[in-house]
Amino acid sequence: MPLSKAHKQRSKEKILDSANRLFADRGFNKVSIDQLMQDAGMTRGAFYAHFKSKEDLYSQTMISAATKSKIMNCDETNMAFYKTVINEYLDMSHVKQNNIPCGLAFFVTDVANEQPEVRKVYTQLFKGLVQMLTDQQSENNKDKKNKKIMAIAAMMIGGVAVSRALIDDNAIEELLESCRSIAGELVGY
Amino acid sequence: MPLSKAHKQRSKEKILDSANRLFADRGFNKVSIDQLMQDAGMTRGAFYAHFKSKEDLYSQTMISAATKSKIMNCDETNMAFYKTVINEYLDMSHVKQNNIPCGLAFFVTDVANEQPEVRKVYTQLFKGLVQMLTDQQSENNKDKKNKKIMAIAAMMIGGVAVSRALIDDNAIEELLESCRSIAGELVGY
DNA sequence: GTCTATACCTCGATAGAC
DNA sequence: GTCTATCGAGGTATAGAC
Repeated sequence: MPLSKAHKQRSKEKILDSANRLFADRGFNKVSIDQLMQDAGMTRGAFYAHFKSKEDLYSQTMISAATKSKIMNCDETNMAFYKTVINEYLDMSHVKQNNIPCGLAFFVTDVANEQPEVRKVYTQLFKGLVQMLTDQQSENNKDKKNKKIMAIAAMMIGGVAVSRALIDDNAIEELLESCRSIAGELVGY
Repeated sequence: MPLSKAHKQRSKEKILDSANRLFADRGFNKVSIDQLMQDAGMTRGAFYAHFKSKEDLYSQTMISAATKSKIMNCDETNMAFYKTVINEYLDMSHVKQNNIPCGLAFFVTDVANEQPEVRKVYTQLFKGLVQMLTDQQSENNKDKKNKKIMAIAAMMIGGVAVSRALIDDNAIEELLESCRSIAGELVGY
């Protein structure tokens, strides 16, 4: 038996991973705590040893996903950075995936209908994405470029979110390709 | 007492209007049929005289909203059309409004988590928006412009959807202004 | 920390009176 | 068409044993 503190942390990670997958697949409101804990290999009562409420879980799940996401850990720079981020984000495999997807796109409406605490977290994560995109830009004409960055962020999130609502795979591919193409053009490659 | 057919139609319209407002405010899953019918001035039992299930209501609500929306009834042409649509859509009053907003933005995640029938309706409405934007473009270089149109649609929907999740009004204004500015640039005014 | 058991509530949907 | 009454299912959260 490991130290109880490490044990607890591992249990919590398992819950968060399950939450990410199930929330991405069904949305916040269609996953019960019972289903979540079964998926994580525990029972319902244990949930409250880690989270004070389901709403608390929403916040922590989004934070956990953001720190693990591929896009937040891209180690390229300049144009290669933009190219990689844009192409991997606006991709069918991201849309269809429910493992650790981008919560900004997958949970956008769910968050809008939640309490301020959850929306604060979303706001922080969105600002983090914008900051990350901003960091790679060159120095000249920053004001104009900041507008482009924000518009690209909206396009990326919107492109993925809409794709997930569409039922026609051809339409999804066309939408994603359009967003990739125009986003690349805006960023200048 | 009016003809029962007209009476029924008026009741249904009231239910659909309430549904639009409440769904926009709270999301599909946080509005019960009981609350909906109370808002519409009827009781729960009457619901099933108009809709075969709650899922059926989702579809009909989105269709009803689309036909009534300002954006779908814009009677301007060419650049004036784009200017009006982009500026009115990507506006704080649209984000904060919950009267008859654009379901493509307000319900995007809710729809993604619903059954195929609802997603089919969403897909049709999205294609309708794209078609409407396409109709106003000039003839030359259509292929490139189609990509722009789809990217703009994603940016508009994403911009509004993300804005609704953010809790910081300054950030929302900055995001909306960025999207308006870049969308206008893409469309060429 | 995790388990079982349970309190208490709200949901979607149906049945039958008017 | 709309009402009231009610069913069965499933929700969050808590209490207490281990």
